Amino acid sequence: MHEVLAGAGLKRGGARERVIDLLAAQPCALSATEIEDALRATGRSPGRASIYRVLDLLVEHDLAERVEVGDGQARFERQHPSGEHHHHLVCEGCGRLIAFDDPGLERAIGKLSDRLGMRISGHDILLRGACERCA
Amino acid sequence: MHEVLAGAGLKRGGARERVIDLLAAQPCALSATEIEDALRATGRSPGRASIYRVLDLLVEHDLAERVEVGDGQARFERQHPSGEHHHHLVCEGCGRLIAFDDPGLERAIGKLSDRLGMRISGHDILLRGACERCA
DNA sequence: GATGGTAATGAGACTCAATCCCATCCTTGT
DNA sequence: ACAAGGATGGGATTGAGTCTCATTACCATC
Repeated sequence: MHEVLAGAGLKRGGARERVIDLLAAQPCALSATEIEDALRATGRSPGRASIYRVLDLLVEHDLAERVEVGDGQARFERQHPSGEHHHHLVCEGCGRLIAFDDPGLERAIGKLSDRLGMRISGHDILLRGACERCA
Repeated sequence: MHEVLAGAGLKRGGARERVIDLLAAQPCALSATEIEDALRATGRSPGRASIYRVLDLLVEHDLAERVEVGDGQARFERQHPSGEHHHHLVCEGCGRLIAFDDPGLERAIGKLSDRLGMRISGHDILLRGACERCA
């Protein structure tokens, strides 16, 4: 990830480094606050402003994806370079986020895009339900 | 809409009356703040707390739908009694919300629900793109 | 039409994620 | 090593949404 940013003419910096490394090691999306807490626990949390700056930067360069669950705070997740993306299911019982992908859904959106005759540049899909633990 | 709430054993009240009437007259989703401003312009805005209470109540009774566009504020839209629901496309140019529905998409989600083997109780879909004006 | 139990309302304090500002520090090309 | 400009951090600020609680309005009942 660092290389992509360097290629865009950006300088390195400790805050960016730490946020990126943390995000790269996560199995699932983290909120800015969770990132701040996790980094504070290591002893060196960047300023809040830097965290948000880094996250915006990553989203801009398609290195991370913003996931909004409707609880009033944005979560961020590493975006895999392969380009394939996935969506999330929020468990209404425990709040857990579960990732999934579905070609059928993507196909349906492709067709829909044609039908509407509008250029669609992206889509967010969020399912609500019960995870196996809570069902 | 009033009848449904009355049937649920709720009493009437001026605040509810005004929020419901405003929402029923809207072509598109409004945020709580927009509702407050619009009502204040008429000279009698309910308290903020009442507005949020009424909106929650409407959503609970399926009389309104919460739409989140990712700008950090929820919007609310009258839900038609027929039960059919629609989704939204946000224009990245002007921010306009455009409603659409698509059976293919609903079908894809139904199949997906089967494949995942989880009970899915709802879904939010948001497309991003350019509206005809902005394209 | 008066009464009382209960829901509805409103004002404002409060929470908390996110943004803004700006002085200072650090990276990088030369 | 140096300077220019991007990166950083702390702290103040914003703004949507929540909470509390005293007061008011609704309505079934008498």
